[in-house]
Amino acid sequence: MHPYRTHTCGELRIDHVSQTVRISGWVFRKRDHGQLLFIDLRDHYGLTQVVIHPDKAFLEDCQRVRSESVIIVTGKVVARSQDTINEALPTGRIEVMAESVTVESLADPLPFQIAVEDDGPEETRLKYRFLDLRRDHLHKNILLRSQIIASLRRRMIGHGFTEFQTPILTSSSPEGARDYLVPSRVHPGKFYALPQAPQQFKQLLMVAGFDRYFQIAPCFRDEDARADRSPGEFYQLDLEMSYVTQDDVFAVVEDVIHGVFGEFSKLTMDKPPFTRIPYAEAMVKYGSDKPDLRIPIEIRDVSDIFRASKFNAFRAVVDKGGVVRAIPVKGIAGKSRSFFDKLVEYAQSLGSKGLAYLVWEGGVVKGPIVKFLSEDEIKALAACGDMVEGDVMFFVSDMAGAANKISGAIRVKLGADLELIPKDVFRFCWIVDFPMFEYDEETRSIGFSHNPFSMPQGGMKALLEQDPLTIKAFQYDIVCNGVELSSGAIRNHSPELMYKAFEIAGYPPDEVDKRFGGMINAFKLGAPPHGGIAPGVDRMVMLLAGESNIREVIAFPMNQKAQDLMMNAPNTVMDKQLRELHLKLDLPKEGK
RNA sequence: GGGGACGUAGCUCAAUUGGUUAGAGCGCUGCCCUGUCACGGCAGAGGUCGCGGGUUCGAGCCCCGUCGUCCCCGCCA
Repeated sequence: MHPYRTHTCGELRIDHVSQTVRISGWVFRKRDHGQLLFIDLRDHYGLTQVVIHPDKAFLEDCQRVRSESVIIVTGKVVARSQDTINEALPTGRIEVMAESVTVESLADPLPFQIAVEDDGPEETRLKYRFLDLRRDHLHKNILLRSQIIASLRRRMIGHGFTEFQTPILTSSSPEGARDYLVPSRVHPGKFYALPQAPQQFKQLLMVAGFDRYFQIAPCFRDEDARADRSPGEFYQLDLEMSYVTQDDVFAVVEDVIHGVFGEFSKLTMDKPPFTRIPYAEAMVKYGSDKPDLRIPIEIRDVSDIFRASKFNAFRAVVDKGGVVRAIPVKGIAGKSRSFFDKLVEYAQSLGSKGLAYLVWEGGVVKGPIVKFLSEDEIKALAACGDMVEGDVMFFVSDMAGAANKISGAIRVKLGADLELIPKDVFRFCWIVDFPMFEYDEETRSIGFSHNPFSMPQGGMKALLEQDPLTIKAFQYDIVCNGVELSSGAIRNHSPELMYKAFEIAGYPPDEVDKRFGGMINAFKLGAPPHGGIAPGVDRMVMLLAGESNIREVIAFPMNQKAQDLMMNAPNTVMDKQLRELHLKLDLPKEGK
């Protein structure tokens, strides 16, 4: 007989009855009747009830053994009597009558209970992650993650893609996020960087003629965390295709994403082709480039109505080149004063000067700003938002960027607070036509708004003749339920176009050669048109697992401050290691 | 870097308006219990009320500071 098990804890059924078996696992629950002891033995596969009768010498040992100890049980499978069958368990029609028990690993009292889900402060859960992972909920999430990744691989290979590995130790790039740096021992003063994404490598694989690349790619970015963004590292389904248009990329991604979501979720979901929303439209209508289409509220631009208005606060903003945005909401006129007050407070916390609103109630229009508005203006606003009795229209006025952000956040908050978000649906969309360049207030200069390697729409003609801020790129995002799954682009594979685009963004040719020489040189030696995208794996799993926090789908996540509380990373190193790496520390003063 | 919420037993939480010895459930320890499946019963241990300072006759509760965790803004092409 195998030293540990002949069967798993999820395996035994009524047709195993009368067999002598051996199972191993963790003591999940004990029910001690003094002369009779039940142990629910748990392993990865399930739960089996072990019964220990009073004539057994090991009864006392088993009574003493604490939860989560590992034991090996040998015994006979017996059918449970009709009145003791547990229909809730797949193994509930049988039990194992113990004939011998070995305590393999005794557990101390635990910092939190395994049998109680969603229990324990996150700090402790992270420190004892291996315990948290024993709990059914997290255990299932991590399994789901594995299954999703297997399915993604299968689907990508089915579409003719080849999986590659690309370097983890690579060079720092000036664009994008902060890099994680790795000092070189062999080259004093020089550093590797961990890849923010395998962007250049995948493009070089296209130049190398592999046609279709994919990778479940680890990406490293030294930026602060969010609920849907784990600090430090995350995974992307990175893909790139040669000789394709934007539509070709969309077709593949829609098939893979819709397929995988359909495979792992029963929720209803948009069918391909997914709605395509130009960036500019999304920013006005939803105040976001990752709109949650489940929320049935659409923001309107009403700047023109206030352009000649007597309401100075708004007119002045419009005069300065700002905008007024209206958020029409159905049937909430009856909400309490504090509902509106809290919303105003929320708007202010986002940096808004205030939050005006009009209420259509009792056949009249009320609200703090109604006295400043003419009848025609109110009529125009009503028409614009299809306002009827019981409706409310909120107003945000600011420069376009801030107004978008604030109105978008209010739209999302209203959706959540008013419970307007259906929980049983996945709404997908593409955001297309991202601007190629944007004005950076901080540096007072023009920079790339997204990926510098994107192909500008209109090509060289656009770069030469158009106001850079009006040039769009073949740059796109795929969004699901307000979560940005991914950014992608048709790439710029022409050296001339590349130099020109970088010139507009303030990089002279020799700088481009220095930073991106590898890729530019490649493009001078025969480069196929190509494009791709990189959906975030963690976020997909999060959506499919129904989690709102990304740590719930990562086996060993770091906390918000990018610390691994279990492994104690980051940590100091020995002086010898520093010396070998030619590093001297220059630490901030103690205490603040 | 900024804003918000939270911090009471190992865990989840309670503690009236500032008022006696800070409570309950789970877990833990001991005892009882032969059909439970969140078994049940009895008893017990366990607390720097995150930390420091202040106000007060008196602080878990009020004030100031600080630390920690999470959420958000900035940041993340």
